[in-house]
Amino acid sequence: MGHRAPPRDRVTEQSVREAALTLFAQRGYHGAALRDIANEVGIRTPSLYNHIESKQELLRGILLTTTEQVWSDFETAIESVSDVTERLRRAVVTYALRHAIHRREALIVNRDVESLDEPARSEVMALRRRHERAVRAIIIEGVDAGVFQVEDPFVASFGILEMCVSVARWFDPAGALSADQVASEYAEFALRLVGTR
Amino acid sequence: MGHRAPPRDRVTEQSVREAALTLFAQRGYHGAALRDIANEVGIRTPSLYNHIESKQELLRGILLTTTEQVWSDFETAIESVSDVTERLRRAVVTYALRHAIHRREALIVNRDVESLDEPARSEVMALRRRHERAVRAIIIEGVDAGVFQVEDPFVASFGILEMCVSVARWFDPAGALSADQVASEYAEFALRLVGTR
DNA sequence: CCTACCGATCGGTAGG
DNA sequence: CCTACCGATCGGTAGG
Repeated sequence: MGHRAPPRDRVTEQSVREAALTLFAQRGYHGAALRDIANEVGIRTPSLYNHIESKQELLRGILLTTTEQVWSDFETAIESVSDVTERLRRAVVTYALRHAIHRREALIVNRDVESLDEPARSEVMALRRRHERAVRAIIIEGVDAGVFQVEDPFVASFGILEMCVSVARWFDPAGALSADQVASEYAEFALRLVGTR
Repeated sequence: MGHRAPPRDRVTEQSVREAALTLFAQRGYHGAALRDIANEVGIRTPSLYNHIESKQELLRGILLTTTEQVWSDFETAIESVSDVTERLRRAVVTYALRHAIHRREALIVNRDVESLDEPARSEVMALRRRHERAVRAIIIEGVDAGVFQVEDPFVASFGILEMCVSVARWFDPAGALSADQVASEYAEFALRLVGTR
């Protein structure tokens, strides 16, 4: 505890970012010290600066990369799919799957976005809002087509999206269910939630 | 910014805890300094100790009180209700309503429980698990009775509960929807999710 | 990659 | 309720 790890593997930018990911997810940005990250990879704090710019830049890298991938995954998942139910199903499978597979990134995005300095914070929040609106647009499309029945697409979209987000909080990759199984169950939940089936 | 507030009202234990609630929710336990809390109520840091024991005790008070109330609210909500669908409906209304009304407390519970020292952390987590299991038991009861259709009660219980938790992240008390409206919409979502309706 | 060290800030205490 | 101050720790730099 608190001690330096043996210099197991070669220290690289990648291994530093990996350690930061784990520690930020575990203790939060403010709760994880650079010293802890250095210990984790087996070097002293100042040596981290051979691999990274600053603690803030570590956070920025994680949050920007993650939210950009959420958006591009979404676009890929629904492109050239016209059926609105299938669009929603794919959007939910993709989003839930991401939160099962990239649990640490998801936890950090949802916990530490307020620790991110401007202008990156606004970029991250704009990307998230774009995704939210796009999912909401699918729900509205389904309601207009008479396929979905929801009282308020705003509430329904948050219900569905935040349900997916929280997969990161309970999913256990060593557990009985695979990420794919959980994602498809969540898609089923979402379709029931909007009144299909 | 960062300056001391004018000594508006009398400083009391209650006003200190109120300021801590707001700041912990905004910035997280590690991100909020006692100095910020002192500034918020218009005194110097050492004077806080006339009202509280320590920063850690502030966190403990928030988390223990909140999780105890979650459990007692749940018990009150479902006692003497025999119909399983109605039991689930009440459990969800109660839990969602709490997360709309006590948003700050909910955010802190879900973000900073790992910053809580033992033995309080284990107490909080035990109380949460008890609530989770009780809600899961309702779902299993409904499945056994043939009223609910869910593939996996474990996944369904997390889907429902975490959906409610996240109300704290988006609900706006000044928005178009009241806490009661959101809570009853969420109850409808939950009942659809388990395959009724 | 290291040691040595920086100013700033942290939670908290002494003493009134 | 305050000022004065504590040791510890923070992110980060200098210089090799």
